[in-house]
Amino acid sequence: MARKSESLDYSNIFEAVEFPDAYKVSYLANAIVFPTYEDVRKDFGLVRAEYHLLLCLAHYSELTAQDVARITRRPRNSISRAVHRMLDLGFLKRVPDPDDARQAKLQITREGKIMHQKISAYLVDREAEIFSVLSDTERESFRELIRKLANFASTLKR
Amino acid sequence: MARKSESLDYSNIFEAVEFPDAYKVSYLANAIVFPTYEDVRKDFGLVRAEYHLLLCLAHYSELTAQDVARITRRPRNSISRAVHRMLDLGFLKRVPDPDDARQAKLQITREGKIMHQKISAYLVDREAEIFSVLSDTERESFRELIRKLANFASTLKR
DNA sequence: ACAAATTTGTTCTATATGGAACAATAATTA
DNA sequence: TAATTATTGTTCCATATAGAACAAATTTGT
Repeated sequence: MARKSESLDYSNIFEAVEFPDAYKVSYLANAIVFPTYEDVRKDFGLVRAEYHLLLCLAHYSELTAQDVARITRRPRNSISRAVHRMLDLGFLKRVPDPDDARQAKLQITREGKIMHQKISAYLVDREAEIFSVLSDTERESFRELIRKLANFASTLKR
Repeated sequence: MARKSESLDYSNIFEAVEFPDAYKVSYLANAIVFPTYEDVRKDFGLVRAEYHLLLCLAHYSELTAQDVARITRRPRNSISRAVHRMLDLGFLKRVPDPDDARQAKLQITREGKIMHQKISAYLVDREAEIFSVLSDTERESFRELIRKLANFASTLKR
């Protein structure tokens, strides 16, 4: 006899749920985004906020911790914790801002850049895998639409 | 003088990042999906796994804890913990499976349904808000594309 | 039929995480 | 200028979470 639960079609809920589009975004987050953060943690030893620091500072030459919190929409204390660990690991350096004693400017180090490139390469592969299910034109459409959604999300108050 | 950081365009990174599409999905997760779980926790007192139980059992009349773990792609122990709390809260009932003593069938109670409807109403509003930035045809495109991606994600091994 | 492997649900443990409160500094307003 | 308000980064604390290991039951393979 076949396992009883084998017959269950788990994807029914994708259409049955009251908020099908948001649900699927959430599902992708659960099925892909968060497992990917887990992979980065396991394979590279950096937690989410730590990797976010690398990512941001690989693309902006100088940011405060607060900037990174805003860019990534993470809580400041998570970023603060992550800054200390990344300094210890030698992936970041920090210089106090002479114009504002409250804050400090963060920069990525050479080692940090190398780590960023390694993690990026992994994430690029993962992106390719996930989006392989779309054709080129579909992918282009998706890119346009997700851009609109992300830009809109970035305007929402926190 | 304007705040120094005010001039920073935080959305640059959307295009600069090496995996722009995946990044934006992740950003939406961080900016919207997870804050939404937070809202549900604050406003309704249920954590993610607890709400997932409600959601699944509102759409399937009978599931095991393992089924829910699979449907939502959450770890079994999170679901297990959530089951006990939801039983205590009276939102679920559980009947041992006479054919398989390892497992038990879960069902949503009347109270659970009411709670589900309240939370759903909130999430439906939130979905509408987020997708208001897309036109009707864009929304239709997005629905098609996210469906493909979610269906593909559901085939990935865990 | 019997041993090995798998499945379910659980507990234990370690850690990631976010909220609240705080001190120091800077900006605003009166 | 003085007083109030806002901002930055931090620590403390409570909690959500995932992995590992486990016992009990079932299924698989020989």
